Amino acid sequence: MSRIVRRTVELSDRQRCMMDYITAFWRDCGYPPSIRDIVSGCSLSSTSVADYNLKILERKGYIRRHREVSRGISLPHLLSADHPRQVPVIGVIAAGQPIPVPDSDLWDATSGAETVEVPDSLMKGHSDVYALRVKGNSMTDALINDGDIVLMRHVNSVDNGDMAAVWLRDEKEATLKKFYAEGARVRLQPANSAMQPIYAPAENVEIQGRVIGVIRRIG
Amino acid sequence: MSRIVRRTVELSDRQRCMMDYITAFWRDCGYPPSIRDIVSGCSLSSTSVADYNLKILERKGYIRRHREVSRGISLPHLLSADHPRQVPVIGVIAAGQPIPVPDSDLWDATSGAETVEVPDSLMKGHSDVYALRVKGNSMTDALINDGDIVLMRHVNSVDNGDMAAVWLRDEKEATLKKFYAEGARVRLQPANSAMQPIYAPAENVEIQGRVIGVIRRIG
DNA sequence: ATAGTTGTAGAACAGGCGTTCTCTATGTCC
DNA sequence: GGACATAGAGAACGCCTGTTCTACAACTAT
Repeated sequence: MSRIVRRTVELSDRQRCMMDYITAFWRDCGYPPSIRDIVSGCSLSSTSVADYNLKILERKGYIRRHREVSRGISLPHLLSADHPRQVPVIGVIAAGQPIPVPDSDLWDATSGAETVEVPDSLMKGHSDVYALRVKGNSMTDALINDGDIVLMRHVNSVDNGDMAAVWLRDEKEATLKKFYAEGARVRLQPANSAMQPIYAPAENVEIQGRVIGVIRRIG
Repeated sequence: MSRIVRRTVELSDRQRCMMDYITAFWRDCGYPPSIRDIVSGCSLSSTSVADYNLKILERKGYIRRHREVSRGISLPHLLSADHPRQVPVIGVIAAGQPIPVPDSDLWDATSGAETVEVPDSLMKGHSDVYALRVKGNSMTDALINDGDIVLMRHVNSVDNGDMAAVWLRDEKEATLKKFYAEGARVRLQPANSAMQPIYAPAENVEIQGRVIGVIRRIG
């Protein structure tokens, strides 16, 4: 007769407490707890109890342990989801005002510049990403609102159809448009299909960067 | 005579190597490296060299160290930024189609539903947040594009001026508009000021949720 | 009752790991 | 040259920490 195997992923009170403690410790300290940290944090009586239950937590997939390594406890869901990238907001884009070009040495972690937290799904592994805050309503034809954050990649050239931040030399104006090279001239197509495109001579447009995302906070 | 103090935040090659190694180690292993890990990873000759440069890295704000704690190295920018919340994408919003109401028990971490990673700055600590994927171009008057992710809070009532997802009973249509109660009728104002508002009797509109953010991925 | 499983206790071991002390080499400023 | 700050090398100390071994109680199946 076959036996019914309880294949539970439920946790005992003690294991739940340990998971909570590990998560909290990580959040508060920035590094994993040792077994003895867990012992005192969860009022356990012995390191062997902690080890015993940690083995169970690992078997159930709640944690990952690394043998013979002090504090070798990692949380898979923090590991798999890439950490959010802090992206610098290096300036403001608005009609009639220039965009400061990102100085690659200035906007690292230590710089005091404002940053926004960006989901990795928007970054796709690229590191040369910066952000601009949109001022004014001049971008509504690109479905971009006052106060939005636009995510940019610093590129020198773009493909046809890419949304890009372009600087119009003569007009001294920056705008976000879809870019199409058409021989000697450039067609700048608003994202909103109801709007008409702008045409400009190629030497009048300067690519500032390619738009890879928009983040809008409301209320 | 006063001395000119070089207050540099620049790193030597060795320190840059160590930062890169620490970051990579963390990403790969899920826990911090020990000093001796860094020694071998960066081909240093002694633990004292690692310690010496780690002290500098801490003084410059690149890392945080915790005394007498093994692997007590944490990265401030990973610590300060709250971990991104995984928000469930519970459905699609498009003209002429209903929005499924979020079932609070279904969309926790264990549910297999699609989720998006959302910066905490958009959530502001709220937990009753879900997301909808926008299908079609019917929302362009709200500056929302096909494929965008709209972040919603599950509320039963909204204040005047809030952007909300509203369900129009008679028209059997969902749309995103600014909401204004005007006596027995409701004015639904597109976010785009160039567009005209819609008026509807109050009993014909049903609040599905309040929009708190928009995320758009491009290219 | 006996054997097996699960959960808990306590202690000891051995290597991991941060710290620190001494020594050396290289510049810089006067 | 001499004083001083910076940077690195090597080794030793001693606590930290994961692991493991033994023992014990409670429960279950046969």
